[in-house]
Amino acid sequence: MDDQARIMQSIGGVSLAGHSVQGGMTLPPPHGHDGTDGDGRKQDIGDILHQIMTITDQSLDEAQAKKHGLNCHRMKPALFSVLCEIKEKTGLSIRGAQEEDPPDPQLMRLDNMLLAEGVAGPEKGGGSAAAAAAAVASGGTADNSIEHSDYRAKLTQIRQIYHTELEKYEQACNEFTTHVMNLLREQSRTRPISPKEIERMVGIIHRKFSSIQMQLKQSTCEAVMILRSRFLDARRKRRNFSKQATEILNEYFYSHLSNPYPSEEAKEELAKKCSITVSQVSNWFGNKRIRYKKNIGKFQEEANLYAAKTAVNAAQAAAVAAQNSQANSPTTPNSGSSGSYNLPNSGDMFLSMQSLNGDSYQGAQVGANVQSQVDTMRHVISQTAGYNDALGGNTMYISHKVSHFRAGCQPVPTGSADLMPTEEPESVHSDTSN
DNA sequence: ATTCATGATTGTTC
DNA sequence: GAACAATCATGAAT
Repeated sequence: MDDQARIMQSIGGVSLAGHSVQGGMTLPPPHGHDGTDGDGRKQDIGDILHQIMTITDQSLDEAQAKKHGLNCHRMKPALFSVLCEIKEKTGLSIRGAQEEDPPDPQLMRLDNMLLAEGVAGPEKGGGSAAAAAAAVASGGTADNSIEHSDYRAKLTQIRQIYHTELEKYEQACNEFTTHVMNLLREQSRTRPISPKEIERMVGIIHRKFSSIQMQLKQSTCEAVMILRSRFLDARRKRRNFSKQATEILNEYFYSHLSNPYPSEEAKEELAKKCSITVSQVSNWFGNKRIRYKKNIGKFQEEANLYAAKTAVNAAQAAAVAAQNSQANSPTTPNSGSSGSYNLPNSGDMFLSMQSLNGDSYQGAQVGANVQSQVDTMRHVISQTAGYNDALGGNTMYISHKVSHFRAGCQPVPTGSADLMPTEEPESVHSDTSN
């Protein structure tokens, strides 16, 4: 402390040796000691420096009082000028001017992630991109809407916490910055602080706070990741399809028992009807085929049930179609109104024909008139008759795919049955036990 | 608690 | 890449 005071004293002594200083200011004449030598000045300088050096050791009130005293000290402008000069000479004021930090890649990564997860950025209808993506990944159906909303609720919670904390940090940062700026401005009266320096200090504060923010972002990301992984793990959580959906799928399956391989369009149609995804339809058919094949006997009752149901539906459809054929002009296409096609299950039957008999489907499509519908329905009825015939066994149309399916289905292949032409519906009584 | 049913996943085959 | 086969994991019934 004494050393410092001495140094300062000597600096003061040198600088104050009569030459003009910053701002064209000249030293004021020594108060009441006109004509005295440098000893009096030195005394003053020594005194003022001593006060400055010891100010930090004092209590706040004492320091405050001393500060006021220093501000009013007659030597203060001179000392200020000297300090400015020294600072300029030593280049202290320029230091740190180069600090324009490039964007932190880590921070950018976190920001991007939070944005992608829907935590940062604008609120998207209470949900998030991630929630939607996860919903799609897990089927995105009404069946898992519970988990979906659960996930969304938790994500919203995280989002809220994140934003609250972020706001808090920002507020704290601003408050602290303002405080420091005020302090520096205040101090700039007694020691030389350029606006640039204040700016630099603000930058330092912001960097400090942004590092805290980064920690917040990091932990938020972790929380989202944990939530996400938990949610995705729950994908395996099986929810049974609705009874209606199972009904629709079973109807299609048993009415296409000969070739239970829905086309892509049929799958989409079924998916729409059942409010499930196409892949779920594929899964269902995959499971159904294999389970049916493994234990036909077990499914016999179910098959009979759906065969009967299909027959009734087809008959109904045919009746309505016949009625329509009488009511409508034969040349009037029933475009738009869907008519009998929209009858319960008639769509399945229609699709059935599409996959089983391209001709009849094409006919219906091209003709699109009532007569063709009636023909189609007749075809359907004949088909369903086949299913009814199969009450004691399994009716299957043969096709390249079907033969493969049947090979697995029927423990004792009937041999010649596999050679049956695909165009002709053929009832084959299975010799499997029922 | 156990068993069965069923949707989903995974590895393999064609 | 679709389908198969085996398996997992869960829901529902008992």
